Amino acid sequence: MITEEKQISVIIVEDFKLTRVGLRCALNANPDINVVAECEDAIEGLKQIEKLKPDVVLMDLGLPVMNGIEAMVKIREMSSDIKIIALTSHDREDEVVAALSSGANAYCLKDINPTKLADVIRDVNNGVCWIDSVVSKLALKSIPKVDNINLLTNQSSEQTKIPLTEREFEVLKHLVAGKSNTEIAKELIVSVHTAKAHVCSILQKMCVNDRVQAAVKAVKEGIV
Amino acid sequence: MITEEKQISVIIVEDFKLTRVGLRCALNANPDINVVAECEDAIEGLKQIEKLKPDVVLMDLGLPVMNGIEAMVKIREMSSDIKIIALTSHDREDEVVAALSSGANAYCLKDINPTKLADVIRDVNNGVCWIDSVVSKLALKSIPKVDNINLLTNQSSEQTKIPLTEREFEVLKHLVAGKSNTEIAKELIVSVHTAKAHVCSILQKMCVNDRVQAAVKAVKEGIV
DNA sequence: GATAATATTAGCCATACGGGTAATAGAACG
DNA sequence: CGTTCTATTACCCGTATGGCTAATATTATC
Repeated sequence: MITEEKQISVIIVEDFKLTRVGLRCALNANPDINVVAECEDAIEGLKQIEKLKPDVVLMDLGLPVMNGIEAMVKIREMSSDIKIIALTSHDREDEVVAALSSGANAYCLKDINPTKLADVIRDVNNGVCWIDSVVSKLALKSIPKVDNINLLTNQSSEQTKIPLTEREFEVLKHLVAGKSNTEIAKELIVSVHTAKAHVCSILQKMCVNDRVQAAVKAVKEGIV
Repeated sequence: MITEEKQISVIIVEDFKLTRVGLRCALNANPDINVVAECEDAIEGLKQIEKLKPDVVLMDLGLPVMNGIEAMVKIREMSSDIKIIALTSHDREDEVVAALSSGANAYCLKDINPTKLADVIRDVNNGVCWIDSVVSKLALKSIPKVDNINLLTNQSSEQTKIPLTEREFEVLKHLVAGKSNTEIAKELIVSVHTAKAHVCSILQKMCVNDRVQAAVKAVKEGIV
């Protein structure tokens, strides 16, 4: 545990008041965890999350109006750093996969032991992916099978891996976000010439002719 | 934690003797964990696993002769109950995905804190899926995107669905393929003006400013 | 300390792009 | 029959893009 000195700020998004109160009480019993807000729906949740920038969000999936999965997508659009723990009472396979593919870092069932939940919050805050025992098989099953034989035995991955520098990687992220060279330059506080130069090397390294192809390739290969 | 009274039996499969000893010492300091065997290669490991039926296997991935991933596949053939923790010193993406898709229940880097490793062993023994912070993003990324909109929701899908005409859809496909307006025009056997007109309406309907954003959105939402 | 890689800046230039407006023709709907 | 939607074509214009070469500063590596 690295962050022992700093409190982990948590926002709870959950429509049942009783559960909400229960969660807060259970969590605030931990000196290193601080529940900074509770929201009864996703709209309010998104507002609070944007405002308070919590470390961790406890997100119920079965919310009215906007469901938790939609909300998670929106959270991910505003930040990739905020950790999201999907909380649910059921174990539907599609929901598990959808939650994890939509940005959840962890998946807990609501019958989790409060002490354990605190542990999970600490783990997830450190970047760990944690999936409840009841649904872990479902999650692991959804990971695509790869040709194991080729792994670790040769260098096939090095061929497909694109050796972008850190700076180029930054530029690529902006490029995928649809930014123009001028906008990229502004964001990185460099001249347009520099941004252009980076884009050029990205195009060459990725073996594509223009930024559209680069963006599509980056998204498809999950480089972003 | 349910299994407090019963010891968790663990087998270590790891080629470096020093690491092996270190692991055993660290783990045996926990009264609820019992290292029942240590093996320096996968062949020996499989024998011991078959014989001793451990609760948890700590499997190094970079083993000589038979690598850890192949070994995990074989373990899974003999039992789906034995929990496997993949241990490795590197964070190659293909390795992470391969390990998890081949039967690993958890993925740890070797620089893990021994206390934490014991926690993970307990979690994994209970069925939890645990993935190290360094590679959790890679693992989550490999989970296939699903159409979140249709999940648990009712009406929002109509709002996000983009009403492109057939012709516009054709153009969009070419656009995502990285074609320029001129190229699109050629392929569809129309003038460049027409292609441009279609692209313009696509941009408007998709509420984006340029073709890069359109392409990225199309790929991400699986419109292509 | 020399060499190599990376990041930064710059200018030139042909082409591509996107916005705007607008005209024409065919199909669909009532 | 008229309206609406779509597909098509066309023009102008300002800006963006990508290829090219090239210089400098910083950092890493040997």
